[in-house]
Amino acid sequence: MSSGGPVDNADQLSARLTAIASTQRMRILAAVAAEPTHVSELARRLGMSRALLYMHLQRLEEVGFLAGHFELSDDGKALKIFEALPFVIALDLETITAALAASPPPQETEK
Amino acid sequence: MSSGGPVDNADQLSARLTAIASTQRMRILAAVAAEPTHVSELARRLGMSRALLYMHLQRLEEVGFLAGHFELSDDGKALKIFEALPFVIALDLETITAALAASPPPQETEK
DNA sequence: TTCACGTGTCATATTCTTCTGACATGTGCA
DNA sequence: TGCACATGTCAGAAGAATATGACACGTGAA
Repeated sequence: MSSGGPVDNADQLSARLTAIASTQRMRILAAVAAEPTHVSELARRLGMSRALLYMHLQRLEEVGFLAGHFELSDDGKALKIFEALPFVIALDLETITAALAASPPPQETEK
Repeated sequence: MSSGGPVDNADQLSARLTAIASTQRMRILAAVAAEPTHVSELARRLGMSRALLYMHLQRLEEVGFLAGHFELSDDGKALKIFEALPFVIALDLETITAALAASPPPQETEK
């Protein structure tokens, strides 16, 4: 599960938030959540190049917001279909403090 | 209140998430949450230049994670003190879909 | 064989964020 | 007067994210 639990460290949390903090990627995620879609079709619907879409998809997949798998179309083409994974992230001061506490200290430049 | 309610549009949500998605800014926010601090002192504690810190503080203040005000120190210096504002952001597929729905459509290239 | 459609990747722009090192300004105190 | 410490801002370097267009490859159908 990708729930953003209390064990995330700051870097992980940051990675997930950065991934979701882009309207471009929000749109991708929403589109795929509404209906699992293969890459080329998705690129057409969202009006962006495949190369770019791949970058975004990878970013979203890396942090567990969506997952891709292969499927054969009716006419035998291998399609890479992405689908959204459910998640919940509760974000507040505590979460952030906890995430920092669970992180390798950012080198205390001990003079 | 800066609760990240259901009326946020995608750009606002994105702005808040981007602001909080930086470990650097997380650290600033956590430090200020632990204890309201003036800028120079904060820069010293976090080991970063004031110029840079200002940039981060501004970013955090813009989206309502913290607020600054002036205060006179014992020896009469004007200090700009920042303090953290409480917030809760609940992030899931619904939130994002709603945010996108509440947004000006990203130019539907109507051929 | 050629076309249409799919996958995946690369080198290259372009643009945005982050960061540094100055500078100008003001106040209290020795 | 000069030092220590504060605020605020700017130009420009350095680095990271975003975006494009072209390439290589594979498969089914006309």
